[in-house]
Amino acid sequence: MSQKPMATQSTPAVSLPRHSKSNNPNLYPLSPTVNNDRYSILSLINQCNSTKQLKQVHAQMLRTGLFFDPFSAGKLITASALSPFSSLDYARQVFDQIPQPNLFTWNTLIRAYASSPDPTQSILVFLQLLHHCEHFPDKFTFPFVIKAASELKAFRVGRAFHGMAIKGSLSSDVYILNSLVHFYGSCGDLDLAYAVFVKTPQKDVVSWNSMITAFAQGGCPEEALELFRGMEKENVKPNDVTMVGVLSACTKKLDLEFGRWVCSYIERNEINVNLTLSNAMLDMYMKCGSFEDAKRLFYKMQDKDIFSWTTMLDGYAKLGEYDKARHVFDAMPRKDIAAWNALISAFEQNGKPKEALAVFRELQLSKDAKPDEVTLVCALSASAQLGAMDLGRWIDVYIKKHGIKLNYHLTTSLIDMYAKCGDLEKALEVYYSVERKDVFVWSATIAGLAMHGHGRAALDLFSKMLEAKVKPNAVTFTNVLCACSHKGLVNEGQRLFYQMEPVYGVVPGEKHYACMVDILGRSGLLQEAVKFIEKMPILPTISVWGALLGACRLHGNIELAEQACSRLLELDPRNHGAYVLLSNIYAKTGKWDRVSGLRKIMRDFGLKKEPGCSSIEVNGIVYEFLVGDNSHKLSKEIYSKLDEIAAKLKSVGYVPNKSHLLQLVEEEDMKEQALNLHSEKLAIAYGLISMGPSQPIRVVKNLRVCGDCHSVAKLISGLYDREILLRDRYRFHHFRGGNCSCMDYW
DNA sequence: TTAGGGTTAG
Repeated sequence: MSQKPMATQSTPAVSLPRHSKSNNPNLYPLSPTVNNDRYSILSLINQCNSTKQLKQVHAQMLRTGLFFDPFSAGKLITASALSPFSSLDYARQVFDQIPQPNLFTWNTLIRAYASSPDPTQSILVFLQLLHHCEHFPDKFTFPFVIKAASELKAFRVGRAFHGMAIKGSLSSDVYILNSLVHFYGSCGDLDLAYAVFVKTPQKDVVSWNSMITAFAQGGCPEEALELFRGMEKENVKPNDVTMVGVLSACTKKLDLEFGRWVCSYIERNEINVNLTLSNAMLDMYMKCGSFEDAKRLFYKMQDKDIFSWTTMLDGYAKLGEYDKARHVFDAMPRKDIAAWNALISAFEQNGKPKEALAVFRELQLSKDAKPDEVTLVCALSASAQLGAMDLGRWIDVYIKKHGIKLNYHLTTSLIDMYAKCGDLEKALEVYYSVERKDVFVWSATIAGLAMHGHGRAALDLFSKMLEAKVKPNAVTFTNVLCACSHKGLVNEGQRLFYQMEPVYGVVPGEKHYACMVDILGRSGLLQEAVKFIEKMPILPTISVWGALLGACRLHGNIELAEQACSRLLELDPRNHGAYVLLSNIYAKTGKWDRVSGLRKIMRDFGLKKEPGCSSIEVNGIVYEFLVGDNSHKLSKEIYSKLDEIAAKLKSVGYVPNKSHLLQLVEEEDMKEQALNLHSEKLAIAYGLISMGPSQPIRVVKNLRVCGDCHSVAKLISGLYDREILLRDRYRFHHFRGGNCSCMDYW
């Protein structure tokens, strides 16, 4: 950063004096010829449409000495910093050559930097101005520099500017006040924004717009709409920007009816519909669920920009219409990273991690855009879902190599990825590396400990979080209760549950109730679980009945299981999981007639058990195995390994658990189960033949692990002296030396 | 003698 005044060394030698001798500081003493040239050169600046032309004029100005006339230099700076072909670097060079820039010139540079990709420069130039300019910043300076603070969400910096504006007696300027409303709004301090707004003596349309937008963006759409009505009462005519803010509020409220009314209001009041407003309408229709309106508008729009395209793409993707989303994506004239992210995140958030990662790989090969934080969060989450640790690790390295700053979101995703891929140590390493942790970072780590069966450690971490004065949220409590449930910590679970609302102000939701039913039911307190459900202030959901049903399976309570199952099916008649669970309970207790009865019902309804699938990552490639799968190219070796395992198990006296063998509903499953070919066994066998002896075998199963496979995995870990990490739908099982970390409580 | 504030995806 250069200091003012300087850089005159780079100025070509000119014979004119450098300091004004005139009484008017804005007027430089010019020779009559130069004075004549001035107007022609200044009009030349206005005609420039490239930096090259501007440089020619610049040279001419240096030759004639006109460059040292502050007014003319100001014109040159404006053209170089703000014109459509502007180059801020060049503007900066020009600025550094000006011996004594006037306030206008300073303001122009501050203004240009404020809306540049690097708004910090704006604030740095402002600080230089304070040091080097003889004038105090004026009513023009503050709006620009406050804008820079808004862009950076630099609350304390912006507050200081507010203070300086007051000291400079500028605090009644409506431009400054409007900037401040926007600034406080973008820092999320709606109270301060509103305080400035009400104190604005002569509000104009921008004052109202700033406040409406602040409310809409700040999670208070009701207030935004209320203010819009207030604006009408005060007879302030709304403009296109107002309507963008109002539509944004409708979108946040998911209020299609009001949104439609706003669109007709725009038409009735002949408000100028520019591209931004069209996009806001498009976004509203899409998010409020009127896809047809959105489509109609999109195809009617003459101009479309990247926002319009991305909104459509996102809409299709969120509806699960992946082909159409892809079609829009391919048709986009330009694809920025947001477009890629829309496609990747749609797959990632709809349980299609493989598809998400395929698009991620495509992005890496294309030259269109570079992954940003959002992309990496999605890719990490997809890796976590798949248990693809090699890819997850690669992303971690990518982040470090590209110097991408870890925000809370990325940190949370990294912790989650390592935990879900089975490397709890690494997850904790990331956790310890973060100096300041937000509630999501804490919660993700608690969840990691919980899913690995470290219930006590999870609760200890929860206490540490409270000591660090971080307020737990609903997610934290789900994770903490989950930790209690995996470890059978009934008393702790109950204590925390009943503290949620009175102590922490978190109203228990359906997930928390389901966790509590799980905690009580799993530990055998089935009657307590039923009483708990009866006393629930909200209607018991599918997951609540599912938890009770699961507990009944564990404790073989048929009567209660039937009740839970029928309540669950009332809510979701096509829930195949409920049928399978109930059928397993019947099988376990030998009620074969009922098993076949259920099987018939399922067939009549066209319900199929979700096929079990286990995956394992070897050398960065994720392999999936279904029951009795023989599609792998090493299938032969896998099956001979299984034979070898079976022989070894037999030699140590292992007898397959018949009840597990006969639990399954479908005939094909029965056949394959009899052959001992569950997907998790296939994946483990493949791990044994393809990975080095020191490498732990990490397997991810989409369903709950089967009881027989659990026993077999324990034995394998002892017989082969191998560490096996098996993640099922609910938790991790660490098999080592013939034991499992879950201590058979699962 | 130059000008300024508020605008929709992820």
